[in-house]
Amino acid sequence: MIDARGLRMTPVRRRTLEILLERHGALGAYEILERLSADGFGHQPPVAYRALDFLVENGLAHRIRRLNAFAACQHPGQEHHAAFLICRLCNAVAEIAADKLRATLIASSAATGFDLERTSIEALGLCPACIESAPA
Amino acid sequence: MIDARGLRMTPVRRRTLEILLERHGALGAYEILERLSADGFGHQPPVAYRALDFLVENGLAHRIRRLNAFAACQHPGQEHHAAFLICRLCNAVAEIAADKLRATLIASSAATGFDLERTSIEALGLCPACIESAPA
DNA sequence: CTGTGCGGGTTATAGTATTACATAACGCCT
DNA sequence: AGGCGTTATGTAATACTATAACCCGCACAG
Ligand SMILES: [Zn+2]
Ligand SMILES: [Zn+2]
Ligand SMILES: [Zn+2]
Ligand SMILES: [Zn+2]
Repeated sequence: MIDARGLRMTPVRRRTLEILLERHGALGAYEILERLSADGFGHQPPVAYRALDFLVENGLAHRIRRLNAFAACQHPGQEHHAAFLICRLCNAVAEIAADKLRATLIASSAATGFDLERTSIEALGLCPACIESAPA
Repeated sequence: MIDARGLRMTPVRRRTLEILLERHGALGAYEILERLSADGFGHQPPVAYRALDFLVENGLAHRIRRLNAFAACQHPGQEHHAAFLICRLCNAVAEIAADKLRATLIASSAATGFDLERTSIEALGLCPACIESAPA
């Protein structure tokens, strides 16, 4: 059960990804754990965290730090660096391309002698739906 | 004890800021709490969190989400939006200007109808000192 | 004075994440 | 097929981070 890139997409990992995909938005590790354990997988936090770490590590999901949560990648398979737009009302998470932002950031940081490896870019605000339904 | 902008810089708050300034880098809320309580302030988490919230709210400190920690602002008093360069070895935190990045991000998000309010831009990597001392 | 608001103290509890260890499954080589 | 090293899964226990709820006292306005 090893794919072309050497990834082991085991049952827990696959199910975890499915759970993320079923939801438009982000889920906390413990919510995921509930669903996993309901499906017959383990009941302890490491079960969820390990699967999530794997997915994040391999570009199939992203960690949303502001929410202490995880979301399925919306452009999996492509090398990309993402930024996230998080709605403060409904918690919806949109993923937008951040390759350009990242390049700028690398340039700025290089000027200070910093060797940049990973970026995490998140923004908080209102999604179109919530702007619509929550006027002045 | 109210400053020009209506800020109440009380003893706990001032001391909290001093504690952050004493350290080059970020401190967790509980580390700060230890020091505060050693100085005769309260011993319970809300003491630290409230002071930190105040400092962050008023632009005197920043929250570093990747570290679950806080750092004194390196350009206080100026309206600014910052990005943070976090060393994964020594946890040093450098603050760089992100106004331009933010503008780009606002433009991208506006294209999707998202109303962006706050940004959090963090990068992980190696600081100059650690590059020096930890070669191949 | 005296009511009101804010800050700060407390207890308790909620929520998030990791360490450590034991067992099972897999990939690979003979 | 059999054996072995590696990776994955499961468990218990614990560490770490953050918030809720309540009370009191002081500063200040009236
Ligand atoms: Zn993605
Ligand atoms: Zn929304
Ligand atoms: Zn700053
Ligand atoms: Zn460093």
